[in-house]
Amino acid sequence: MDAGAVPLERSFYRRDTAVVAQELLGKTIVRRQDQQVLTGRIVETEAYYGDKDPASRAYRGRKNYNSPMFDDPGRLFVYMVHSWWLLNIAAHELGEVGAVLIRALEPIEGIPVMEDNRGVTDLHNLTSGPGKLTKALNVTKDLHGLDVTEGSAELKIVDEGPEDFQTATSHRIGVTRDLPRKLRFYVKGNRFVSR
DNA sequence: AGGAAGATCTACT
DNA sequence: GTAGATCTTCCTA
Repeated sequence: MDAGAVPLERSFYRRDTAVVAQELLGKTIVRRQDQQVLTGRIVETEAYYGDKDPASRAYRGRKNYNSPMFDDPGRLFVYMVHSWWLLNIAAHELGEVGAVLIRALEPIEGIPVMEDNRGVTDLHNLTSGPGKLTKALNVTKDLHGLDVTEGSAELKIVDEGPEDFQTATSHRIGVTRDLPRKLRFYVKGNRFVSR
């Protein structure tokens, strides 16, 4: 993977949140950590909306910490649950509110560095969950608000990966008050999906 | 100022 | 299958 690869442009994220969540499957996350390049394929995502979505962090309106969900798409929204950072990308149509949670990756490059970040060596346990992948890629609040459409960004998303794969949907995981719509998307049969 | 909840993970059984 | 760790944000006083 070329570290200078061109990221997806902002117009990609300026669409309905669930559409973006589905189309992010198969794309590649490129993370620069010092001189190393860590890459992984997105194999599982979830869509979260605004004031109509009780499970969303934006449900109770704009706050300081969730402001990227309200602002221009293509920026990172990073927040913590039970001492694990969770990685989201703001994605919504103009005037709407929403973000896509990255739930699982298939590790491609820089696996030894990810193992070091995680403190585990089992490949299938490295990035197969939303809290696991942030630790593997060294994602913390430092990246909150980062514009992933910038070619020079420390973390970006590029349009590289397989074209030919099947996707499936289900209800979101760990959500107590879910919407009737199925808002989780994953690559069918991929071993790195969280469950 | 303090308590409770949560889009999780690991380590048990 | 379930308990416990651990921390940020929110809610109430």
